[in-house]
Amino acid sequence: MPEDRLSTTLSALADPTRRAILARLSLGEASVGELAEPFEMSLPAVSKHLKVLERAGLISRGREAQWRPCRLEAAPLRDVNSWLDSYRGFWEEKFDRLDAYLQELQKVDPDAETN
Amino acid sequence: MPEDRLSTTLSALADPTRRAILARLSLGEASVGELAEPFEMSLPAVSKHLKVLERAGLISRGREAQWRPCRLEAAPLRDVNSWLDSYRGFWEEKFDRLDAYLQELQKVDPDAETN
DNA sequence: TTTCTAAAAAACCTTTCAGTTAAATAACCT
DNA sequence: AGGTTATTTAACTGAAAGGTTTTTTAGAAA
Repeated sequence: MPEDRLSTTLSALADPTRRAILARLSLGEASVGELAEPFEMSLPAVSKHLKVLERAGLISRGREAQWRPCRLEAAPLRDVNSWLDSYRGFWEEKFDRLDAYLQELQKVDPDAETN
Repeated sequence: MPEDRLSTTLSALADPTRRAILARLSLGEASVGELAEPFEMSLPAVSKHLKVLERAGLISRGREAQWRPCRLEAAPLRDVNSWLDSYRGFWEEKFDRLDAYLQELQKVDPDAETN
């Protein structure tokens, strides 16, 4: 199973704990212990989540004494965005149709739904 | 386990088969059989993938005789985009830094890497 | 050297996931 | 009714995910 990069990235992102970790890292580097602190799970569990994020390239790690500071990496997020971009037209069009529909409703019956 | 919506959406997207199905649907409605055709897996397997996409709200299904046409739904993709948006600044900044660095390299040694 | 702290690895368990084949539904077509 | 077509459901399997506790590793500090 040669799992493709985008799948690896998306499945890494499909976990609230991991997304919370990324959110924390968007504020700056942090050690494993610091990252684990807000969660009720064990430290090894957090360590595993970090490994998943690292395999996906979403974070990288340094070495500083006995700490291994983590930092957010931009590339995979940019890749998700590029993939998503090909659907942007689609959802914008949907939005436009909805908008037009609502405008049409107003024209036909200006007082409807105006509570 | 009250799985949150974004996690459900992302894990639905974290599969190449399911993304291929969405790509096909971005071209227009299709039946289960039509969607299954390009894949080497069994029809029930595709049916399961569709169920995952449906649970995530990424597709919806109609009824037309013995066919159940699927169509792409925009909302969850828009939601992923919104979430991603909060990181956009981050990766753009990274890109800018890289760009600045490359410009700096050129200034210092205009002939370097110009093969 | 011993001891403390930060983190990772190992071993294990339970649940979920992605696929299979075989059987059941449902709607159409004689 | 009986048969064909489209799709879902059921029952099963193997592998991966996400957690646990216990054991190692690695460096700092004594």
